[in-house]
Amino acid sequence: MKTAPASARADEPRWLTDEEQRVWRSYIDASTLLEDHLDRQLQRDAGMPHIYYGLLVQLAESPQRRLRMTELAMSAKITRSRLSHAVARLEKNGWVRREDCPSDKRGQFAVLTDDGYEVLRRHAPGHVDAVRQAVFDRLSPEQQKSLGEIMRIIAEGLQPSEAGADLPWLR
Amino acid sequence: MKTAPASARADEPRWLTDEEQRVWRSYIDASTLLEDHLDRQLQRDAGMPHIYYGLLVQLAESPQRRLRMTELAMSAKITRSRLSHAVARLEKNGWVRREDCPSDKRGQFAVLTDDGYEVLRRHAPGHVDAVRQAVFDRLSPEQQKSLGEIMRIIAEGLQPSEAGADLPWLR
DNA sequence: GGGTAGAAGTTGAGAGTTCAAGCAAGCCGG
DNA sequence: CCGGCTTGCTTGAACTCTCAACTTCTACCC
Repeated sequence: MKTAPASARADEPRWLTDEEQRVWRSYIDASTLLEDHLDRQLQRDAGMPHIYYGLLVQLAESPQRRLRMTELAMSAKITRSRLSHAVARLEKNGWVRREDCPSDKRGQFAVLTDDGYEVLRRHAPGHVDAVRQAVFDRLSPEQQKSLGEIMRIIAEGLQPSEAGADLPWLR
Repeated sequence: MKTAPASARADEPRWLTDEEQRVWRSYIDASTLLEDHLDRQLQRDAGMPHIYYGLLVQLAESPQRRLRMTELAMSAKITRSRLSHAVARLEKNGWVRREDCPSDKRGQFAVLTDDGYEVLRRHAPGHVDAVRQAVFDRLSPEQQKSLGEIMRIIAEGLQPSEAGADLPWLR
């Protein structure tokens, strides 16, 4: 029953070596624990999950404290749908407000409100502490640098579209 | 109103430096994209999210292809509640079965069924490919080693309980 | 101008996660 | 052997996320 290979994969799958498996398991464990830890910390202190907090931060850093929905979704690396739901919730909290885009009637801005800014101001120190304690305080400067490089590489590889991706004929 | 400091934090919050912020942002971006990518890959190919797949793998690697609920939850770094829901779903798929523990009537084993094993066997190659393409193929051997060490450190720091944690009087 | 493909954003249903509460069984001091 | 503490696991409700429509508007083409 092997006359016609069912998939395009060449032959034997390239399994992970034992060492690769250990690395991968460490990654899964750490990222699961870390996400959980930060979600809990922010949910408890600021009343929202980590990703929502990240949205407020992005807005706070943007000119006029506002961003088009699609831009915000891209910079947070989430789908527009997910963002739509998230902004709806943040709007209910009074931390974000929607505004129509004058130049494109389909467009919406998500705007950080004063209340939203205030929440951020109040809870940023606690969150920074949590990140420090979980990550930076435990790593040497070399490890921090290394982590940055590694994660940048991985993110680049997965980015749905990045500089030049709209020019596919250049490879 | 500052006679009694409300928290244990000394005074000024220690903000992240610009470089630390870049590292952290890279981490958030990469881990968000990667989780998403693997969830989608496994949902599409195997019909379950990444974490469920991980549960099946843990069971497959365990003696008798079975594990007590609490042990499985700990090794997957999730809460018992979450595991309970997850196993309920996997049971509906026929990939896992529950069995009573004879020595402790409160206890339950989660047992990987033959169907569950088969699903794993069929989809492991595709998943390994996805992990390779997203991570290992992009990193040098030194970076892989480094990633393993860094993630091990972070996981250690967040582990709710680890070797010696049941001896708190030793610090 | 009218047709149409694509982009921006939303929606609803179903699946997954969290949190607090709950039940049953084991553990133990008296 | 009984009362209370703890452990193992489950449950339901509220919340979040995904996926596939769907609406509205823009851009392009002729």
